[in-house]
Parts: sequence; structure tokens; C-alpha cells
Amino acid sequence: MIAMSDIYEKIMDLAKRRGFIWPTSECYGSVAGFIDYGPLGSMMKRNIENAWRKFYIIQEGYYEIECPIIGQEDIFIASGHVKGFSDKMCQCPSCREFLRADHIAEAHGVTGASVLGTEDLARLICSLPCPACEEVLGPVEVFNFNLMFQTAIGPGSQRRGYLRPETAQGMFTDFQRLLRFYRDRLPFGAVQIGKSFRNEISPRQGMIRLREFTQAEAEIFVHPGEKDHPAFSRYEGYFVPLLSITRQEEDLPPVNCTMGEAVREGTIANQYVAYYLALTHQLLVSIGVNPDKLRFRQHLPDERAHYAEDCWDAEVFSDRFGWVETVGIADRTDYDLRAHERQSGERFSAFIPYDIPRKESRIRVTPDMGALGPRFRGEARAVAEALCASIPGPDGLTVTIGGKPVHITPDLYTVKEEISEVPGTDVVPHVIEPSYGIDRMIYAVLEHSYFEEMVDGEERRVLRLPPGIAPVQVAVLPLMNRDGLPEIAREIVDGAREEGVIAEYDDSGAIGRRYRRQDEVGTPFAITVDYETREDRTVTLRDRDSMRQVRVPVEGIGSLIRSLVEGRLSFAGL
RNA sequence: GCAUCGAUGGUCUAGUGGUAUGACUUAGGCCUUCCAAGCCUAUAGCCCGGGUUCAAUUCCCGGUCGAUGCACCA
Repeated sequence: MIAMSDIYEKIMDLAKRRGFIWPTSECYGSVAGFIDYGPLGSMMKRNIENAWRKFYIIQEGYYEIECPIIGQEDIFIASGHVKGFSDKMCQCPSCREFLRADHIAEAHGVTGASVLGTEDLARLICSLPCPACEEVLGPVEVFNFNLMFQTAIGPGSQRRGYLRPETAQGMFTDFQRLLRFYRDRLPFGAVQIGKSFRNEISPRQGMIRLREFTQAEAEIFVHPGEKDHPAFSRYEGYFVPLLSITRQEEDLPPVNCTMGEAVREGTIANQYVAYYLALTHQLLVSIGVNPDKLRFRQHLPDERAHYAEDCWDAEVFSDRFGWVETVGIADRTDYDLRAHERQSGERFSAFIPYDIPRKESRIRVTPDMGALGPRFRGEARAVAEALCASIPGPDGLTVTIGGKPVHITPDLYTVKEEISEVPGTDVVPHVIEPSYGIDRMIYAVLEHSYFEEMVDGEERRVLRLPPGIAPVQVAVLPLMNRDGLPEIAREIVDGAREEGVIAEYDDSGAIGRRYRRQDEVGTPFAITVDYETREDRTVTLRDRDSMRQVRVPVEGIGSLIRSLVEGRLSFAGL
């Protein structure tokens, strides 16, 4: 079979040659961490994004939103990215080496250096030697190297902006609008597909670590006390290969487990997380990820964010890169919404009415201002406030006003027990976040679809892409480039296009060569117009994977292809 | 970011201090009645900048990109 060590080279070679993925702006030498999607790559990417939409928008009923890529600073102060998404660095004045300032300090016995401010760190390291050139650093400047790209909004750079490092924040900042849109009820979800940016220090590994990448994220807002998914039965019996914390600690392989069982035995924190694990499994397999090269690994306690209740990565096996995290599914609790509540001062909660309004009794103290006013004059207001906040005894009570104790007798206020009705309560929802790296999914699908096989002593390269993902869905080929065959073929192309099928016409070279050309880019079906077509208006339809052919009528072939692409018919059933 | 190595048509490759070999691909033509057949023709290349030199794709320095190791990293 294939020498696996260079499968990456083969795929990237094919991707470059045939217009899937190109290094960006090659005429100026490209830039690491950025790629261009060529004609077939863009098409395939869109197909994968639409497959994603089929699950999250059509099946789940969550609507998509689209927020700016540039966000103002407050957003990322709240999210923690301004502070936490950066490293403290300095540059050695002697050798110009960039260094991690906190690492230098810690190497010389300072503990907790990573949480110190830049000035404290600068003071600490000025007498220390540079780890690269051994010169004493001296009064160097310590600065934050933030992984976010920074920009200025408007002229004169008055306002700092950042390119978003994730699409998620848009769904959080729009929370109140979304809640209103969903008519003030939980649970609801919002999704977003778009570009995110991280200024990686060293973005190697081709399209696995990009500085500009596409994310598809869903934020599902749920009641903190109701983490049973209303449609859980859909995936209750669905098997997913789980690599739990326990199994990782014991060095065991993943085990297939139904979602119902995993939740019951406590492996997965709740039904919501389990539901999206299963949905993700189904989604990834449907776009062409090999299920034997897919596992769900639970984050170990030390890699999980402190606020997260549970977190799993869908990892896809690459013969080149090993297990690659491609999707993250986390229960982020109320951390994000509370963070924005703090930063913005706005409300990030939902009002949830009780089934029956609750009665609450409360002791209420009403100060007699007519009596307090003349007695305490300027201090009357403070006395009244102190009274309202306390529960007096039978002989009144003593409050401290301006540092002095003051005794208030019962004739200066009245005490009443009040029964009030409380209709509901404010709840800050918990957030379930499935987050997909589209570019990594594309790479995984390419790697898992790529096959080489021997046919009649010749090597055949074929991308076994699912028909719905393939960039070209049908090739229409006149067997001979004459005798009226090209004309019929062009009619068939037009008919297919009218059905919304991506069809390509090719009359160049021997028929076998044309099949191979299509095989290499994953075109699932090929229609060949031959001499019989002129007699009886039938053509051959070839299946990419089996290379089998059947004869079908020209009439209605466009909609036949559409049914095959959409999976409503199978070639084997023709 | 550091260290080491590398970069020749779209792809793979030969080779050189005097502008470059072959194959595949692609395009046009001939041929061809279903899986990369054959023939003719054409297109297209020494990563970028600087230096040494009469002359640099070749030697030197810097950069970019890529590979590997270290560092870093959701």
C-alpha cells in the first residue's frame, strides 16, 4: 500500500497541483501559517461547512449569526484573552534573542514568576544572565507577547482592536439579543462559522496550525439545573470511542460506549456534552473521516480550564501528525457570561419563571421618619438605612452611626411580616460549546480519503470523498471527440447544472486518462456518452469507488445525479 | 525564535562559475468505440535581496518558505 510516512507530501502535492490548497501569495514568497483555498478547495470547504450547517442549523434548529472579525478591547479583556493569551517576553540587548522573561526568573529560583507584572519581572531579571549569550540582561523592557493580532480602529489609533482568536465571543456579547430572539426561554443555541486569528510563534505542520483559520462554533445556553438534553434519545444508544481520564491514566485504549451509559456511569458530565459528542462523531464520519481513526479524549484535570465542568476533544488520527485535536466540546458553565457581565455591567441572565410563583415571607422594618428626623437630624438617613438592614429585638436595637453606638427604641419604627410572591428567578445560563476547526477537518478528510491502488499494472490515485463533499459531483465525457458526441455531452452538462449539480465537461485525451483525472479529485460519478447514446439515448454512469458502470437513460439524469449526491439513492441500488 | 539541512518548468528530477537534462502533467493536432496506449508540436524553470566576479542557478551573507530537533502553544 502507501508508504505512510510521506502521505502528507502526497496529499499536499495533490492539493497544490489540482487546486485544493495553495501557499498564500506565492509570488511574494508566502507566509507561514496562511493558506489559500484554490477552486476545488473552496468548493470542498463550503460543502463541509454546509454539512456542518445541516446538523447544527437544520437538525438542531440553532440559527447562525455573523459577527465582526475585529473586536474592541473590552471583549477580550472580559474573555481573558488580553491577559491570559500572552507570554511575557524580553529581548536580550546583547544577542537580540527573544526570551520568555518569566522562564528566566523561574530558572533562577523565583516561583510564580508567570503571574508577576512586567515591571516586577524586569526588576527581577535585570541582574540575571541571558540564557542564550550569558551576558547580564541589565535594564531590559519586559513586554507581553499576545497571540492576538492587534489593530487600531479609526484614524489616530485611538481605539484598540483585536482580530478575534475565536468566534465564540460574538455569541456571548449578543447574548441578550439572542435571548430575546428566542423569546426568553432556555435552552437555545447560536452558531457561527468564520475566520479566527492567532499569531502563532511558530506555525509549522502545514494546515494543521494556521494563523488564520476557520472555526465553526456553537454556543448552547442551558439552564444550569437542567442539563438533560430534550432530544437525548436520538443519541442515547449511539456508540462513541471514548478515551476517558481514567483510561488515559491507566494507559488503556479508547472504549466504545453508548452515550446513555457514559452519562449514567458518570464518565461524561451530562447529557448535553454526551449529545454533542455523538453528533460530532456522526458529523465527522459523514464528511469522510475514517471512524477507525477517530476518538474522543477527555481533558485531564490539569489541561482543562478551571471553570469547565467537562471537556472532550474529538481527535483524528493523521499518519503524519498523530492524533490531532479537531473539535473541542466543553461545558464552560457560566464563566463566559459572568465575565461579560462583570466587564460590561450589563445583565447576562435569563429570567426563568417558576411553575407556581413562590411565596416568600420577609420581616420588614419601616422607620418612622416623622420621629427619626427631628431626633437625629443629619444622621436620620443613616439610622433609617441601618434599621432597614437589621432585625430588631423586643427592646429595640443598637446601631453604629459615625462610629458611635446609638440605641433605637421600638417606638421609632414598625415591624411587619410581609408575604410576597416571587414569580421567578434570574439565571445565568451554562454554556455548552462544541468548537470545530474546519481546516483540520478538511485535512483529515483529504488524508483519510486518499488511496492508491494498482489497476492493470498502473497506479490509480483516488480520493474517496463522500459525494456530498466532493468539489466536482459529476464529469461528463464524450467517448470520442466527434460524431455528435460532444454536443450530447454538453446538453447533459447543462441539464445537470440546472439541477444544481456541479458538473464538469472533459473531452481531452483517452477516456481512461479522463477517469483518472476525476478520480484524483474525488469526483464520485462520471457519465460517458458513446455511440449507443445516439441510438437509444442512454449513457454509461460510472461509480468512482467500484469503477463499475451502469447504463441509464439521458432523460432525467440530472436529477438522478442529484439524488446520488444527496444520498437519497445509492449507486449499488441502480 | 534558535540550531542543522534543503529549495532547478505545474510535479519529480539531471547538471553547471559562461542561462540548463529527462520524465510526467498541461495545451493544440493526428489517432483512438470505456479505465493514465501511441505519434507530432507547443507552453513553461534555476526561491528572493545583496555581495564577490568580466560573468552567479552554482561561491559568500541576509531573507522567505519547507523538513528535523529544541523552545513555545488550544
